[in-house]
This record gives sequence, C-alpha cells and structure tokens, in this order.
Amino acid sequence: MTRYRESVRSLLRERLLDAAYERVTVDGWSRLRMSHIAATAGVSRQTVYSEFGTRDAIGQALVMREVDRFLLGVQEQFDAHRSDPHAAVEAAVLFTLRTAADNPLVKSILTSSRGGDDDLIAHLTTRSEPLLDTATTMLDAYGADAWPEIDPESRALAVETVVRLTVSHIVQPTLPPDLTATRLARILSRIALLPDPHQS
Amino acid sequence: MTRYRESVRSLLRERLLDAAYERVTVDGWSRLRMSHIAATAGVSRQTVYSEFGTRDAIGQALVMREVDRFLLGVQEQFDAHRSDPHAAVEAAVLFTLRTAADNPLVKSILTSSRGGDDDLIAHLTTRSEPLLDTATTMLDAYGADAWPEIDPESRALAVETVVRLTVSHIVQPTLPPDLTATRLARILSRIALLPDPHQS
DNA sequence: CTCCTTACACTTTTTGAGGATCTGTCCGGA
DNA sequence: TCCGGACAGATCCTCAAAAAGTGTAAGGAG
Repeated sequence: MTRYRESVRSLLRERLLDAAYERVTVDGWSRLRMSHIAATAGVSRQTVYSEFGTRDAIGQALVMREVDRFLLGVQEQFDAHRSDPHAAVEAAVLFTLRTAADNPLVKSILTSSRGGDDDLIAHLTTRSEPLLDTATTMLDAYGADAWPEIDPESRALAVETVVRLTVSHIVQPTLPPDLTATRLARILSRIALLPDPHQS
Repeated sequence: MTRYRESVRSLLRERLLDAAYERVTVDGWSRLRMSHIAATAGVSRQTVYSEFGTRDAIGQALVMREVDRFLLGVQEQFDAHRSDPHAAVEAAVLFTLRTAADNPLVKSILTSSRGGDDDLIAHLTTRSEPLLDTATTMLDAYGADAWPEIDPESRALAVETVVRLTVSHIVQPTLPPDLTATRLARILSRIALLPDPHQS
C-alpha cells in the first residue's frame, strides 16, 4: 500500500519536473512561474507547493536530476569501452559535447555561464560548481580501476586536461563534435602515454 | 613640422587612453564619462571628441592597445627562449596567467566573460573574439619558424591545446600560476612529442 | 487522505512620468 | 588648435503606483 503511494508521488514529481524543464528551456528560469508548472502538469498550484515547498526547491531538484542523468550517461560511455581507454575518452567526450549542444540546462551547468536572465545558475553554485570536481574525481577513480597500468600522475594529468578541454570546446566550438572528440582522444593518449591507434 | 604635429597628437591620444584606462579599471566602462576623461587628462571635452569622435571609438582603441601590448608581451617570452620550446611555453603561459590576474581588462578580453555592468566586452566581439584566433595563429607561425623540426600537425594540436588550457586556467584556477605553467609545459611537450626535461 | 478552489498577507516586478545626466555637434573667442 | 558655452536628442535615474507572484491557510469534493 505504501509502495503505491510512493509510486504515485514520484510519478507526480517527475511530471512536475518535466513541466518545469519544458518551461525553463524555453523561457529561462526567471520567467518560470509556479502557476505555469501547475497548468502544464495539469494539477493545481497548491499541489506543486505541497510537493516541493518552494520554487527554489524545484530549481534544486531540476539541476540535480539533470546532473545525475548526465553523469550516468558519461559512465555508460566508459562502461562501453572498458578495455580501450582511447575509445572510452572519445565516446565520453562526444557524448558530453552532444549533450551540451542540445540540452541547454546541462550546458549552463557545465559552463556556469553567468549572465543571461537565468539565475538558475545560482542554485548551481551549491550543486554544480562542484560538478566539474565530481566529474574529475569520478573519471579518475574510474580510470584507476579500469586501467591500473597507467601511471597515476599521468592519469590525473590526463583526466584534468580532458575535462578542461571538453568544457573549452563547449564554450568555443571549432570543429564538429565528432572530430573534436577524436582530436581530444588523441591528445589524451599522448599525455597518458598510451598507444595511439591512429598514430600517423 | 608634420613630424611634430603627429608626435603631439599621439602623445595626446596616449594621455587620453591612460585617463580612460584609469577610470575604467576603477569604475568599469559603463560608468566612464567623456567629461571624466577630459578632466583627468587635463583637456576639454571637445578635444576628446575631436580626437576620437565617439565614446565607442575610445573603447575600441583601449581594447586594441591592451591586446597589442599583451601579444607583444607573449612574443617577448618566446623570444627569450627561442632555443627551448618547453621553456618558451612555460614562460608564455606564466606571463599570460599573471597578466590576466592583475590586468582586469586583459582578463575580460581573454575570457569574454559576459555579464558584469561592463559592456566594454561588446567592442571585443569586433576585435577580441578573434583574439584567441590571432594568438593561436601567431603562436603557430612563431613555432613553425623557431622550431621547424616539430611535425606541423603535432605543433598545431599543441598550440591550440595550450591556448585553450591557459584560458581554462584563467577562468578556473586551481594551482598557483607558476605550477600551472609548469604543468602545461609538460603536457605540451608530450603532445608535440618533445623531450621533456622534467620527465620523471 | 488527496487534491481542488478560494482567499489573503507579503514580497518582488513592471510600469510610467519627470527630471537629471550624457552624448555628439556647432560656434565664437583666445 | 584648443577652450568654453550652448543645445537638441538620447539615455539613464528615481520613485511611487499598479500588477503579478510567492507562500500559507481554510473549507469542500471525491
């Protein structure tokens, strides 16, 4: 019985977050109104309040959900290439670039681009400024586990570098994502002193 | 005679730009008034207008002068280490990080950080968005001339990478500038397949 | 018990009119 | 050449009234 309640409740939460997300990506956080969320989700304003309490809590939940999804996606790319660091980096970078390209929320979280009328970023500073740290730590731990043969210092250097370069390419793209991913993978191979399959 | 006129004129221009610079670094571009510049430089407002025409032109000139000085500084670092690419990169990165740290104008030009009340950045889009391109091109040409033994593709990759990483460290510093410069030089050596004097 | 409607106090945004300030230009005098 | 003064037009404050939004609460329906 309690199981049923929780199921309904989390369904409602997702529905509300979906509604909020839709509005945010179109109008920006500042123009999002509680009544919009309620209307889009087909519930009353009060239901939104009883679920989240405040508007800020919705922003928090929105950011958290997006961050979790993104990090999960990155992990999946790595899992798909456990035996091949070069391919893993290429896949993860490509995934990140593509996500940033068509997910404005993730993009602003990753780049913390100030400005715009979008103060959703304010919620990030609590949760997303550490995002790059979290990602870096995650990748480092993952790398240590999956590829113990690489020397630790080189690995740390490589991880930090790929994170910075990826963000750089989000902020200022030059080549198409897939080519960028290839280039970054090559750079990383050299830094971590890996064999580069595409070496000329 | 004409020589004298030009000399006086360029002296006046410098004086006015100095005055503008001083105000801008304190109050920001938006709060800079033509009358301030005139007063600080000890001339009349009309003299400022007859020299620059518009307020925007002053912003343009200010940005140009700063960019030129910065680029010259980078060149000097390279010239000082013509025989040693590794040391050249380290010196140039360190110079850039330090300049960015205590020259707010250069920093905002390099990072194009929008926001703030400082729309001086707007003038950049004409002149400074290409700054990174200019810097990259300059470094590439310099590298080709000074170190022809490095293979061109690796060199291009290395140059683009060091530019992006340097900007990244300006935006999000972690270690002190000198350590960062050392690390970047090491990374670059590996990408360009150079001998690394500090190899462990 | 959950959700809806309605209502209400409080805070934050938007709006608009008025004045002040600033830009860019012109001219007469030194 | 430069300065001082003057001027039209644009832009930027200021500040108070009105509008809209947040968060809380009570009563009713299923």
